[in-house]
Amino acid sequence: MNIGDVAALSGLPAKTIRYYEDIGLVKPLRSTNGYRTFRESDAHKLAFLGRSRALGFSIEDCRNLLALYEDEERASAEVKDIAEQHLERIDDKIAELKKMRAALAHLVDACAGDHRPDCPILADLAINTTKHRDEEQFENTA
Amino acid sequence: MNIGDVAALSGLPAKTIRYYEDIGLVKPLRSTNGYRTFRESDAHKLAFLGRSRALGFSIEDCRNLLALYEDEERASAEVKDIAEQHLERIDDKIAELKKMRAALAHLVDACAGDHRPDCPILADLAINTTKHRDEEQFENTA
DNA sequence: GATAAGGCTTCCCCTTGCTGGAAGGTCAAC
DNA sequence: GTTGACCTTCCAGCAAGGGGAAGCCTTATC
Repeated sequence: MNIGDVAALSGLPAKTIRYYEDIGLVKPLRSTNGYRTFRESDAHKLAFLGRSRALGFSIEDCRNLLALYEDEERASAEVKDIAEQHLERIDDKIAELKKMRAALAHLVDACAGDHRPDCPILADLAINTTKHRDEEQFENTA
Repeated sequence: MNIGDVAALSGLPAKTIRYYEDIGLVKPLRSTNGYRTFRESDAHKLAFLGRSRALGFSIEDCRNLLALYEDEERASAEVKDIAEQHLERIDDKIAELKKMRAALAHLVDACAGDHRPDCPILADLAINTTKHRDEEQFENTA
């Protein structure tokens, strides 16, 4: 099948599929007119990649997972290891976002959000900065 | 002061500060030897930017926040609006990561992680392809 | 004065994972 | 024979900088 067919099947944009070929994740055949020709196995791989990416795995993780997927002799421990590391990265990211969220939510709550200029959000972002004290300062040339 | 000094003060790498000048966030002077010369106000802006970025605001958000910060006539509502939109994006991201996390944790738990090749993680990643191929299974597993 | 260390400059490429567009070849239909 | 939908390649670019080269500038020490 052509790239449009496999794009529809896998749910991936054609551009993405070409990119995946570029970086060696899939290796479709070529027909005489130069068009890529995808086998069933290619379609499976692409769907596999789509699912892996949807779980947030990096391209390199996907490459490794795909290799394990195709290796009938793999040890499930190898797969689990990749997944656990990814899980950890996700947890780190969630923790970081939650910290941001907490700080930001606090500021948003404190801000009146009206026509007046007083704003605790800006005040917090400006902590340690002496406001506009330097406006009249002469140039400190080196 | 030179870029190294303001880098130490603001906690931002010199590279980042040059980049911020490139995109017009700060406009340091130049001394005769070609070195950038930062005023107090530049240092304040950079610290402001560092804190805004630490809260996850995009560069464009930062640009707008900085403009509001310098505008004595601003309405706090404008600031709050930017912050609230950002809060929403953070929440979306957290929700997405949590969904990933849940799916992944479930798979990791199900995987023995031993020397055997049987792996529920790979099985799941391959599910859409196999489903499409042989089993037209009902995926309505609640 | 010479030299070495460190700071500063610009320049361009690299990253991640694609996405868009231009310029053009191919194919099926009318 | 001419649309129009596909397909091809290559080039550019996004966020938000990071790395490192090649080359000035400054300061300290001998």
